[in-house]
Amino acid sequence: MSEHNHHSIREAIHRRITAGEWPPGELMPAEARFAEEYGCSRATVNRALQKLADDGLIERKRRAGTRVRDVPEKQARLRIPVIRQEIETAGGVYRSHVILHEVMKAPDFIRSRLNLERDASVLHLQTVHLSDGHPHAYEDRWVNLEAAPGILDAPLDKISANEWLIREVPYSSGEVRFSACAAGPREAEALETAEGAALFTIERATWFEDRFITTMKLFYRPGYHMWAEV
Amino acid sequence: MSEHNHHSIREAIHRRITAGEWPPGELMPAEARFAEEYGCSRATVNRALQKLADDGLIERKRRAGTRVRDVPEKQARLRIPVIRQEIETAGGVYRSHVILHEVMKAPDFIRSRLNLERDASVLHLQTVHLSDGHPHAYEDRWVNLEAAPGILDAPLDKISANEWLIREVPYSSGEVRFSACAAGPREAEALETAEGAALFTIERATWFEDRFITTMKLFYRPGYHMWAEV
DNA sequence: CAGTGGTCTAGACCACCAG
DNA sequence: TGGTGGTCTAGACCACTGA
Repeated sequence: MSEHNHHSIREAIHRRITAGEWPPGELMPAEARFAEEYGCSRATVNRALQKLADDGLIERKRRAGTRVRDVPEKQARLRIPVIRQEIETAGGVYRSHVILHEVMKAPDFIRSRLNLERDASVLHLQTVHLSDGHPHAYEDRWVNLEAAPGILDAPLDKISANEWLIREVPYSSGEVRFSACAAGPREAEALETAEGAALFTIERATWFEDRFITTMKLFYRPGYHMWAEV
Repeated sequence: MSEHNHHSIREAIHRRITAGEWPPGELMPAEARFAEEYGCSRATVNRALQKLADDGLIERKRRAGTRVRDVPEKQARLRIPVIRQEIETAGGVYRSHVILHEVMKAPDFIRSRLNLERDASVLHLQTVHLSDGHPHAYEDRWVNLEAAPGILDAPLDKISANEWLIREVPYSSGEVRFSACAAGPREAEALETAEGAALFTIERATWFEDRFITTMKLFYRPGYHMWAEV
């Protein structure tokens, strides 16, 4: 057995890339070549190179070979928090307060965003998430009642809509948007901050096989930040 | 040959998870069992399950087997943009304007952040990034001159410090922080917006094997957002 | 057309750790 | 201590695509 595993080979090649052995755009050796050089099988080299490609350092194409990217595509893997966990991990006591719970015909802008038919019913929810009694985030959510009718019977005073949906409704994919916005009157009141304060916001939409489930906008208290390693 | 590849097997198992076949925390079948069921080799199943674990849907432990996570760890893979590319991809013409370029002894808060010795020299840079002549983002950057002395000779009017550093200085890791903040006088002037406007900000620090290279804070014009699939 | 990466297989050994 | 996942190997076939 060689002393090289796919980890060490990946690291070795990574070092050679950062050391500039292959300038950006230049062809790198083929997998078989590396396998020979490191005394391992081609599959092991393949695994190492696939990870480097996945991390955005190199580009690989059949027949065309492997090249170092001109500008490495920096990526961060963000863990999107479940608010209750986030608060409890930080040592706080979580509580939430539902300030609006209304079943209604979907307004147009939600109809188009959730791809709903005319006269579709939705649940409109507004919730304040509290840490040790202080506002942590304010959530404005719309739920497609066709996709998740059971939510009307959910004990939303005990479990947040987010957690209930994660548990009860299968989802397949979603999208997320991060931005900053100034607090409007409602956000300011809910978060006990001044109107116009700069709030970090997360918008999310999730669906299951072409059927939209829910869309949500979360306004965090001033000073909040998300962190990730790169 | 079976018609199953690791993609289709991953999707199949993913569907069975979302359908609730194995409640959270419950033991899933072993790799060998899946291999038998899908008529493929264990290695193929392994690859599918590793991806699901990587995506945060399941947890795997030797001997202990594979289990569905209680709350799936939602993750988003964010592509951190190189500003020039971001602007050009959107069809704009990129230009940048260096408004401060100063070599100085590192102030204390930077010394501690970059882990520098006393009397270390740093380069302080402030840059406005323009799209079609309009301010897109404002950057405040500190560079450790021990780690990247060559930057003093770099044509920073032609290539941004970020791109120069990516090209010329090997890095190994970094961290990134997303937040919202209110525009101060400098940010407001640079971005041609009002003081107090809500700005989306990205802070980054990068280093190479325990040696800090640079730290930077980027303030985006109001209305900017980052997007990702989940 | 030929050489690349993408993938699968069957078999093997090992590290880990719950029972 | 036995069963699990983690990993490697040697060989094979295929899809793609540049020359």
